[in-house]
Amino acid sequence: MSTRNSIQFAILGMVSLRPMTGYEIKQSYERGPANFMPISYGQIYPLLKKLAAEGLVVGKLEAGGRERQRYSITMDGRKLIKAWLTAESGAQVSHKELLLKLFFMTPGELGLIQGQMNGFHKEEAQRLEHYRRARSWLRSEHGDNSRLEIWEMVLDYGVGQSEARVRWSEGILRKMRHGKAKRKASKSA
Amino acid sequence: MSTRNSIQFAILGMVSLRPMTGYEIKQSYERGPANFMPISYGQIYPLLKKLAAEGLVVGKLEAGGRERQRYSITMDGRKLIKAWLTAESGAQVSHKELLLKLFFMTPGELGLIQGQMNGFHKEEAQRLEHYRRARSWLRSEHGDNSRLEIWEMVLDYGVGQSEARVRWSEGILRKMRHGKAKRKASKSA
DNA sequence: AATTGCATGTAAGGAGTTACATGATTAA
DNA sequence: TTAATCATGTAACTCCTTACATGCAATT
Repeated sequence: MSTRNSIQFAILGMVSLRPMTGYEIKQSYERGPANFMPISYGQIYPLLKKLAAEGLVVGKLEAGGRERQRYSITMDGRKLIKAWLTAESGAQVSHKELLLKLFFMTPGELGLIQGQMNGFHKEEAQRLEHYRRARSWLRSEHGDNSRLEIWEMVLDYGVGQSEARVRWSEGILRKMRHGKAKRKASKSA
Repeated sequence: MSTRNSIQFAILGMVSLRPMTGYEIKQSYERGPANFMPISYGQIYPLLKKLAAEGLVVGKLEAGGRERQRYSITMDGRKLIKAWLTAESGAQVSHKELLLKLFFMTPGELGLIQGQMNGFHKEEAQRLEHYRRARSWLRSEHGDNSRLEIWEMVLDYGVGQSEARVRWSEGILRKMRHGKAKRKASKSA
């Protein structure tokens, strides 16, 4: 069935910002703000060829001593990205895919992922609740276990990460509502 | 070369806490404080057999209508875990492996991963510095880009996660020093 | 002259998920 | 009796990393 995975959109998204070589795509992920997405040449080069074969990008061999393929996005490629941004497929997208979508959006499109961001927030809130229950279970069931202290340290890690994600997504959702209000206000003005 | 990976220690570690079936191992990771480690039956059952073949665990078929293999750790298995906890292999361990090690330690062994925890803290501090630089680069280079706002949101996610990890590891390191001081005090008392 | 960075790619293998297959036990 | 949970396992497949191979350009 070969469902198109995040990495293909990670590549497609980068060439949608500006025409890029495979090498530059890797640099962008390593050095830029999107460094949450590890990506290797072993994925990039074959996938660029695949995307080119499907007509989503076009490669152009650049002149000069060094061989260099610079890829640009096609209209079909842009359409596919737009569809991907919007798609709400029942299942909650992973945090990586959500960040990836966010990264390739224009501010005007932000509303497209409001539902997905809401889902993310909800899931993290549930995870926190899970941790809260796990902690009281641990304390009641293993109150005498010498390992309890350590297990709570492990739990603390998850809680810290999860709380940060909840705070972040709340901030984004606030901005989304704010943005909508602004657009409405300027429309009615 | 088949270097023994984290998942094998994830399994070995669980049976080191108490004899368990494959099913229980999965439950423990899903429902317990160590739910940072996703693990599937497709990994568990083959690896239990492999560990058994290597003499690190022993399986015992339990009586009763339902077939059920309960695995216990052997002396060799315990030795291997201890060696793994201690091992500092130049390269920084991933956060998952560090958490895994922590999870299977006794409070008395905590000192064994002090170096690795220090490395973790250092790496996260560097990551924060990387983000700080990425932000000022973005602002100077893309101050006029309408996507800047969005890219900073993506950056904020990473910063939030990283700050939480720095705080967590600082807390653990404090506890380690405290624990050492306590042991010293009780020794000299 | 040597090293580092730019640049592209393939092959092999390990890691991990998912779907499938099977069947007992227990609670509603 | 029906659904959920307990319980074990395999096969196929996707995903991804790593090692390898190659060679130019710029810097030291």
